[in-house]
Amino acid sequence: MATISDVAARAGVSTATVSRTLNGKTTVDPALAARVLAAAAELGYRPNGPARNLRKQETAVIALIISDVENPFFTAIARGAEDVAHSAGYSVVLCNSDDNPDKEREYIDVALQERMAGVLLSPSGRSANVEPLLRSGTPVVAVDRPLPGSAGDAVLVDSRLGAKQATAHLAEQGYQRIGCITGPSGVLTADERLAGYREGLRAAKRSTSNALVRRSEFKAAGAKRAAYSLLTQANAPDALLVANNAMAVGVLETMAELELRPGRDVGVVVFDDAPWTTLLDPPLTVVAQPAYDMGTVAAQLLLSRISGERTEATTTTLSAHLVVRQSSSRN
Amino acid sequence: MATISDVAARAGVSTATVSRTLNGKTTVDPALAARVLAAAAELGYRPNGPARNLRKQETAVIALIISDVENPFFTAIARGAEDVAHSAGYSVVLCNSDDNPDKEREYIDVALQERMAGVLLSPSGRSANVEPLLRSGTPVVAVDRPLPGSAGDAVLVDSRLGAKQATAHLAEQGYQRIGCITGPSGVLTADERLAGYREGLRAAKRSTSNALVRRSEFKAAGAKRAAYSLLTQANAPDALLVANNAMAVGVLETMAELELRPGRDVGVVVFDDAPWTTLLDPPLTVVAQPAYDMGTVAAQLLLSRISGERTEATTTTLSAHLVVRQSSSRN
DNA sequence: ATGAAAGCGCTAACAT
DNA sequence: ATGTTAGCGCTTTCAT
Repeated sequence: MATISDVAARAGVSTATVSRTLNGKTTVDPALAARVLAAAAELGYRPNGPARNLRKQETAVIALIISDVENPFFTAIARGAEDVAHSAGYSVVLCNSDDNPDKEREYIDVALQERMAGVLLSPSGRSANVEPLLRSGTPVVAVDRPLPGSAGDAVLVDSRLGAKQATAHLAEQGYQRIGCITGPSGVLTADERLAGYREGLRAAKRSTSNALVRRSEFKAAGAKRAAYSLLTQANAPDALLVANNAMAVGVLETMAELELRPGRDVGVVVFDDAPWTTLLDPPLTVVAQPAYDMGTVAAQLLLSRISGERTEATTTTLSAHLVVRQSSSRN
Repeated sequence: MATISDVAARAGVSTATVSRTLNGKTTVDPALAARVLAAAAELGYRPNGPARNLRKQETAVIALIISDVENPFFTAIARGAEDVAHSAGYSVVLCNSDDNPDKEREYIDVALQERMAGVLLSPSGRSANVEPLLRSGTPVVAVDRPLPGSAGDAVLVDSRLGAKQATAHLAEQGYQRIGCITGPSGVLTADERLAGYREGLRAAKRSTSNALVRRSEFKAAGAKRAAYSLLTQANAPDALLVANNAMAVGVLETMAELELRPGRDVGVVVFDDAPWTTLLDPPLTVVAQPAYDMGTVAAQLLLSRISGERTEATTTTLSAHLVVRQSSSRN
């Protein structure tokens, strides 16, 4: 593959001139420039990225470290981030941490080694994995969950408020014993949704018993078991707030097995909208999160940090909104 | 950030010794090695990726160019590819081409510039974008759709057979006028599914009229319109084969609006399984594609090419399988 | 406006 | 077994 020297030789100029014409920093004599362009085209020249990166001490690559792209919520974030990055000339490296601090650390190491320009991170937990990043001065912006130390930029959604509104809505619809299935303790979004649920309960003067709460992984299988345990106990809930979309699948499976109809028998509100939620009978009431926007906003923020913006750390909180459909009403 | 010379100085050895201990190519005196490791740790040394890449003339990065990660089929491919790549020490750069040849070309350019080790590509169309890749000797493996020139490695699924079986199944269930909603002409998977549908029709001696076929983008909106046009015409179909999951959403929306119940009124089989297909009433009969496996197989193949394996081009065809549920039977 | 040359940080001959 | 040294291909002073 042709190098800059090949192009220079062919055009009868120095490598410096080639570099200048191709990068357009300084002005170059039009005649020479034309020769350079022609030579480059003839040779099919493509600048060597690694060489340029080494010389410039910077790369146009960012890492996106999320728990799992197969979760539609993160998929949308990924898409948003990639769109913004791409149009700014950056590439994004996809990293699935599975909420495993060790994997997270591995990916952070890679980002550091490759001198990536920045990282978009949905932190797996309280661990101090991020510290090396910060120490190296690599810009980081947290998505969905804040950085453990809580300093630094973050793009979050107010899921506590979303949960509160959802719970209040359920109460308003006449449900009396509202339960909640949320994620693991320590995962901020899980805890926030639970907190919002409790706030909603208090505001609506409904009973707030731990017997109505279950935790599991943010996955269908765990939620399915949790729903079963909740719905078959004495004094079972007559409504459920479910903390994410994958969990909803499990919960609805259990309900089908128990022949409990959403809405009529057990009111249901779930986090995250999805195309298929309207196809169910009854259609699902959801708390929709602006996932794609989180991706774009986070990427924009990261890019501005990369380009040296030095204002103080910001945390942008987008709002979730309740989309009322029929799974949260009795008829 | 510390360089290899800093480490060498601190350990009182040459940079070559540092490089050797850290990469473990040749054996190094244990005493020296210990000093090197200590020095590296104290300085928080991390090898400079771009420098190493430049020197070695290779990178541990592959590009994954797909039409859209938000499509769950591609999401699963992405996840599979990333898992394999990661455990082999490679990173994957996510590229959404939106089936747009121009974007595809941009991403291929980036891959070339950055001297990525290989590319996993789901080609957007017939265009000759791939040619530069091939010319540069960059390993490429096609996923889901073969490379336009049809040479080269590919990991596909036999969606023609899947479509044929699905159609035959529908016929067996007693449906008479079986229709098909597929993707744009020229997109191989769309054409193959249509071909399989026709084969199935012929095998079952059912009428095979173009009036029962519609094409649209592989998206919900287009499919929704297509379904409407199909189902409201004279001699409307009494069953439908739908070529992907996103389209299924549109089709089912139309059916709901027209108060047509899947199975009883119009038999339905759709491509791609998804967690929610069992939650519908009736549960959807699907042609399940092994998307995650396609990702892993393709990545493995790519990695073997990268490491210099020079056997002839292979095309691996995985099979789709029909999962019969209730949307394809009358009762 | 252009060229010569240094050097980014690393690995791999080559020499010892 | 270890050190010396030459580059990988590029950008960017520094001269001219």
